[in-house]
Amino acid sequence: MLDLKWIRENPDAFDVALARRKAEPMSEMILQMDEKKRHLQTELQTAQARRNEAAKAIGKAKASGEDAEPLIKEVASLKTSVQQMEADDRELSSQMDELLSGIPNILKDDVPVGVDEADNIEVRTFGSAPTLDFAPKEHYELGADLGMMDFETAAKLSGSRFVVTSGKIARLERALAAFMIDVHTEEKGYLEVSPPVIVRGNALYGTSQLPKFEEDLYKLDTGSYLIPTAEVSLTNLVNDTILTEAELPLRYTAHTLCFRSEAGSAGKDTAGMLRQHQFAKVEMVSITTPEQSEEEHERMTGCAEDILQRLELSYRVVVLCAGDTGFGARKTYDIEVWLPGQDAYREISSCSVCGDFQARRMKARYRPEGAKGTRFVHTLNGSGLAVGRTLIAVMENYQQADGSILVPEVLRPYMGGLESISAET
RNA sequence: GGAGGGAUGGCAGAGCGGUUGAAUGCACUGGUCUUGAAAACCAGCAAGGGUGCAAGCCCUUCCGGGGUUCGAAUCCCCGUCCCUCCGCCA
Repeated sequence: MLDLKWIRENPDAFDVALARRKAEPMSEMILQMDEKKRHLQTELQTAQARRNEAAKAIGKAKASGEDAEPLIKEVASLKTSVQQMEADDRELSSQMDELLSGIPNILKDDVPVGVDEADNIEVRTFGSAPTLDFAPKEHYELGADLGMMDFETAAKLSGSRFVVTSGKIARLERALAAFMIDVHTEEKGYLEVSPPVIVRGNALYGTSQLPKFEEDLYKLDTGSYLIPTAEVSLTNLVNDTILTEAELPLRYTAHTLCFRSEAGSAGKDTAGMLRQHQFAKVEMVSITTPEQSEEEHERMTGCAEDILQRLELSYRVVVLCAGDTGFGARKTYDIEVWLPGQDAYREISSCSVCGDFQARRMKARYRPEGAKGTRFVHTLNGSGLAVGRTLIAVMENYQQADGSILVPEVLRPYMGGLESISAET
């Protein structure tokens, strides 16, 4: 949600910002509506003030035995018009809210121009693709050959875009998640959280998945939803709270399942477990002051990268262009890991800074030290990392000519010392 | 599934028809005291919005909506959420 006051004061900047998102200018319409609302509000408040004044006078008149009848009549007549104006005011406010809640966040100035992922700009790279003296396989071939990855049975159980993993591959995924959480909590200062994966619409509104992207979500018949990312649960931890400056930044991490309907991605990445309806992800969320958020964004991205570096996986960081940046984000770094089987970089993490966009929706504020009042916090979220995709990356990068998979050094303690996964393990 | 209880300021918690935007405590801010700190004492301290250059003035808000009333945090109705007990169940 954008700040109406900011739009009012910077209508041209607002329209420019919309244009970067390929949206039509809206300032004129919004300002008109705002003008109308404020005019009504002023009128309403004048009437309310008079009503309050008269009501008090009635009390006094009655107490002193004077005739209160004319005042009572006046209040009665004011009452209907006040009620009407109140109703109009509510109507206008909810219209305004609806409109504002559908407008995407303002991009930061340094977000590159562009329409889709082809226009994203590489920021840095790490490592290099492993040199294999054989033709690398894709993860699902490797998994099937090991007998530890079964898409057919999953389809029978659950339909397309599901997988059943088993044995050491299942354990490898669990090991990855545990490793990531341990790094974030023990070295990076994140607090481990085990949150609900079922949330109310209100929480999804706060992080701006709702109202615009309901079709991407799984909705239960209780009216609640399965989370598409733990960003929802973690960020909403501060929903409707006023924090003190001293407690910021807050850093949360969680290992959860995520659920996405993948509406609109039919035919995309259908093979393997790259794009599933259900997947595990380790998420990072930071709640900061406005002054801290930019630096925190770099830091968070670094935390995600560190996981890949320790796994000795090659990756590159790209900054998303305007057209590819999500609705609620001001700026996003994607981390793309090298997949030998696909001969391509694929997204494995996405780290976004949202400014006060989500905070305003959630009413998440803090009291600045030495200043009056409250300010909205800034929120950030990033994957650290998508566990399923990390599993893919490990399998493809650590595959051997005989179809076995070496276990990365840092994961061995989590695998009971196992050094290699083969059909026999 | 059955039966009840509740939703008040950052937090806890009074108020149950009339200057109550709201007692009290904690937290927080400033001051006194102190070598410094703590303690103690004094004072201040809700949020959101309108208007104004500003100081200020005004409005709204005691979960949301509607009603009763000259007047509602307080009474009535509807909704949302939370909790307790019983039943069922992991």
